[in-house]
Amino acid sequence: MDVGDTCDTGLALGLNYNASDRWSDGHGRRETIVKLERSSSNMVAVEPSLTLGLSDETHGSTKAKEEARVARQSSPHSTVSSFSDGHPSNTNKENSIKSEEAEKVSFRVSDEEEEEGSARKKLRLTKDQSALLEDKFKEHSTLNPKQKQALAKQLNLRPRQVEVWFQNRRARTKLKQTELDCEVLKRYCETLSDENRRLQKELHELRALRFGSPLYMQFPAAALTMCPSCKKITAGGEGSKAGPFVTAPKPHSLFVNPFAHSAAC
DNA sequence: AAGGTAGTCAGTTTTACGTCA
DNA sequence: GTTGACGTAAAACTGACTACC
Repeated sequence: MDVGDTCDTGLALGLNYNASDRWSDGHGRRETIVKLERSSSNMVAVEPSLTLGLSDETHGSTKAKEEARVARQSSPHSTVSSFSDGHPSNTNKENSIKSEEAEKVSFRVSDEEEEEGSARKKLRLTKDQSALLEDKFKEHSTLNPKQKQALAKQLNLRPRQVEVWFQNRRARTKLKQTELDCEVLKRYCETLSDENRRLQKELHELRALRFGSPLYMQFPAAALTMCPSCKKITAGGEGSKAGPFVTAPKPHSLFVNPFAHSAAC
């Protein structure tokens, strides 16, 4: 068993998402949605690395650039023309939109109408739009139709755009979590490698120590076995349950599998 | 049971934008 | 200063799947 063996132990990268019933659509339909956050506190821990929108830090955009970008969005096909006056209303955030109003929302164009006869145009969300979407996402990672309508109206977007944004946002969250899990597994694999090297060395030393010792005659090397889980070296074979030649067991707490505990011992 | 509808997801494509030579 | 190639982020699309009626 070498270091390579240690890493090739069938470790599987797994994501444990809990399905939960977040909302009902009012028709009695049970909506099982993927709960992206394993826990609310964990979610918070993940959040800082998730950046959406065009922050100055990540994109180096200046206010002027942002304004220019917003201005470009005010093309006739833009769906955010109301934001192009340089006053993307923060008051929108404070608007409480009643569901009845949301049902009456009429958008300038429908999805079909807009797509008709024109190449698809990609919208760039403004900072305010992104911020509000982020806020809503923190509250709920999915939206019911009324929430979607209301948010779309609040943002002056089409419901479909809000829906797509939430889909993509959930996907990015999941991807980020997968990357984090991958990092944890990498570190765990490195720890296993180190521990394996240390144990190999220790075993080598013990064997060298045994050589010339009366105990060596008592336990031929082939009769010694090492438990893969607790690292105890015992005399193998029948009737060896209380073998006298035992190394100091390694404290398990030093060596915590982040995903599972071995039941070998 | 079969068909329709609506919602989500994974995977992919397309587009906008920043960087750099 | 500008231009074009390139890479990346994210908006949008597609098809599969599932639950419900």
